[in-house]
Amino acid sequence: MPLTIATWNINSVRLRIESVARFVEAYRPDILCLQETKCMDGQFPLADLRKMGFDHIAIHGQKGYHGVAIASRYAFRDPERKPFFGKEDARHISVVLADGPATGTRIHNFYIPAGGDEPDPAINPKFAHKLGFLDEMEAWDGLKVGDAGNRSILVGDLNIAPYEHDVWSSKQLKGVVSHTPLERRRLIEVAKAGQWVDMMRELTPEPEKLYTWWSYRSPDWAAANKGRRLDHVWVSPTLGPAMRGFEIVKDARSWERPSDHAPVIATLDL
DNA sequence: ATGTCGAAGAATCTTCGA
Repeated sequence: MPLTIATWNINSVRLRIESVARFVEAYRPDILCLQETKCMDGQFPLADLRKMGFDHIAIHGQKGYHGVAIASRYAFRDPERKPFFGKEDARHISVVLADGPATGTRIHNFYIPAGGDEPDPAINPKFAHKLGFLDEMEAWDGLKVGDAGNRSILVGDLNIAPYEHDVWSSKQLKGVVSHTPLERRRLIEVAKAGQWVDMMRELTPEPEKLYTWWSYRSPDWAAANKGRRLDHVWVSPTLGPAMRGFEIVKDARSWERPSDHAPVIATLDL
């Protein structure tokens, strides 16, 4: 039985709820994980998502910034909202599927801090936050998924493009936050510590370019194609054999009033 | 390499964060 899971940094779920509906109508994900919902829980458009067929929704929002949500066609249990780096800033939510082909699978949805502009933790507290967040992810037993009985999926905007061909020019971006050598190494170490499989890179190895984000600041983003792979789908080793494919829905980046991120939809066969 | 966005508070622009 196939399971489809999508991840999308929507950059305001209220502003772009029509784009969410358009994506869901076209791609029918079983599970939709959103980041940067940018609203308090009481403002979240629950009714709209229910209309799209998601009967089960877990949200973790706050005013104005960040915010994550998991919308599912299948029931789930044990929702968890973990604070990182001593901050209650709505960057993680997790549930365990209680119905459907992936019953028992834990889903993690992350929004890792962007990290500001200056890649030096001594002078930039946002970069220190990003590195501290990665430290806590690496140390958290909840993300150690190597056991044979463990079925877990981690998705989200991880705000790091770890490999050379995850950016349009590794040389030109080597000093730019999201692709500094330190961040690249640390994200790979976080994945390794939990024994996570980077599904997109497993199915589409380097040197093929993969991007999920194109800056708003590029006047002709599609022609320039100066993208980065900031959005990720990781699976526990047990789910490795179930990986079937994924699609970066680049088309959505050119919809009216778009998010700067494209959705990624992954298919597993369980 | 700093171009564009979005939220929010007090206006019809500014500040912050990305």
